[in-house]
Amino acid sequence: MRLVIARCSVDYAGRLSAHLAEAVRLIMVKADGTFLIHAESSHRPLNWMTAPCSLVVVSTDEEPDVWTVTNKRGETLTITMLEVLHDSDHDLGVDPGLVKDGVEAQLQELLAAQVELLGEGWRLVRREYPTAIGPVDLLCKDVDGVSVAVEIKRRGEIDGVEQLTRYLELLNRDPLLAPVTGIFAAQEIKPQARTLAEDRGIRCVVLDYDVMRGVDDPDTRLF
Amino acid sequence: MRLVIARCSVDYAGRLSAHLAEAVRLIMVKADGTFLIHAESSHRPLNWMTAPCSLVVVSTDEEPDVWTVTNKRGETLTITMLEVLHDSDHDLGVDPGLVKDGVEAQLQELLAAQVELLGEGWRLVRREYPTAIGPVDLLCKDVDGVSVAVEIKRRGEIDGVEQLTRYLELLNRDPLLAPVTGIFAAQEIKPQARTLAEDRGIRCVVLDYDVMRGVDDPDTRLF
DNA sequence: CCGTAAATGTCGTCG
DNA sequence: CGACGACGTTTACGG
Repeated sequence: MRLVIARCSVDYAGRLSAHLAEAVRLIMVKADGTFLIHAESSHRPLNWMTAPCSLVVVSTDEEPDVWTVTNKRGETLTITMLEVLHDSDHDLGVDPGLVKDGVEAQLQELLAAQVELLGEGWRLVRREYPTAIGPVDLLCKDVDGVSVAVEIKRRGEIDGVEQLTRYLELLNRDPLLAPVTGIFAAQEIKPQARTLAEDRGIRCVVLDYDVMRGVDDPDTRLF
Repeated sequence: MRLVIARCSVDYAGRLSAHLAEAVRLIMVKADGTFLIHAESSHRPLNWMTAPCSLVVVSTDEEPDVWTVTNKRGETLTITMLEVLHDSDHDLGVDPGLVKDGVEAQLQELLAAQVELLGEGWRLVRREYPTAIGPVDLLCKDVDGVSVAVEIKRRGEIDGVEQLTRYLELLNRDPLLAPVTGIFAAQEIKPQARTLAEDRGIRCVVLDYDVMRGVDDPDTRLF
């Protein structure tokens, strides 16, 4: 990874046009070819170019160096290097990568294995039940054999209710399934989302990740 | 901006749990307090903490230094500094900021000036036509005087169809306007969005930015 | 490679 | 502070 601190101006031309006036910034060049330009504030880079892309440096006696980074879509990032204040290179090696815990995929997996949390005698028909506009997280049948579509979110917001509503509309057109009711299940459900869901006859269920994981985890099981 | 290259392990506990095994990484500490941890690939940091947040360093003779970064939501980023390979500080000053020349606003402007692209004899009632839940991009009348609400996007996805649907529902409650039909106009329309729109009786129109600009641009005009 | 949904999304603006 | 929409969203996953 190459780290350059330089007084520079930057232009991006691609999906939009953007210009950065002359100032001191960090230019990060990663081993995979990614370019990032950072200032002293904000989480996000001011400008960037994702790999794969190619760098052309134009260097003359009189003019400042100009770096032109181009990708396959024809987008360009042009960096005019007015003054280089620092330039160092570091070999970081390959990163073992991030291990995540608590994302939606795990919630779905856990709930699929414990649909009885939703109701006594319920059973899972399938995960990722397909519809014309995309898969429903879970399709279940309650104890009376009535179909229930379940949308699972980590954070339950209004978009998720809309998503489930679309699925329900489609599923209810299938005479073999109809009537299909809905459950909106999330670790946290925003009041506005709950209001909308209940207004549409969709039941809201708050999931306790630790409890669900505990039931599935032999180490913490009590019996 | 402080740049540290170090062999480290990292844990994040907050909206989810994430763990990074021991490896060499860049730790960037910005003047505003933002922390970013980068590896040799990917545009995005492996881990981060956005300002405002506070840093506590625990340093002992025997154990490696541990940096604990905490924000107001109680999320924590814990960096165990096993070996520091580089540590430098740079004063970048305040950045003049990014100047963007966007596309979306121009699309609305261009289509407003060329509503006849939507249909022969159509006319514009107004841009940003107000409703209780926000303004509709364009309100037009077709050649028969029937109202049409137009939602414009650069990329037409399902959210945009939902947005237009909500507007249409409200506009159709106004007896002076009803019936109001809808047009979903975008440079690119995703199949799923098109399916949903057409299912709801909303017409989809793909906009050609270059052609629309050409008509308006005296330099490229043919007559 | 395209399409779809998730994200510690982030970042504005507006109540 | 929360809701909502835009973003050069980026990223992961499946067909």
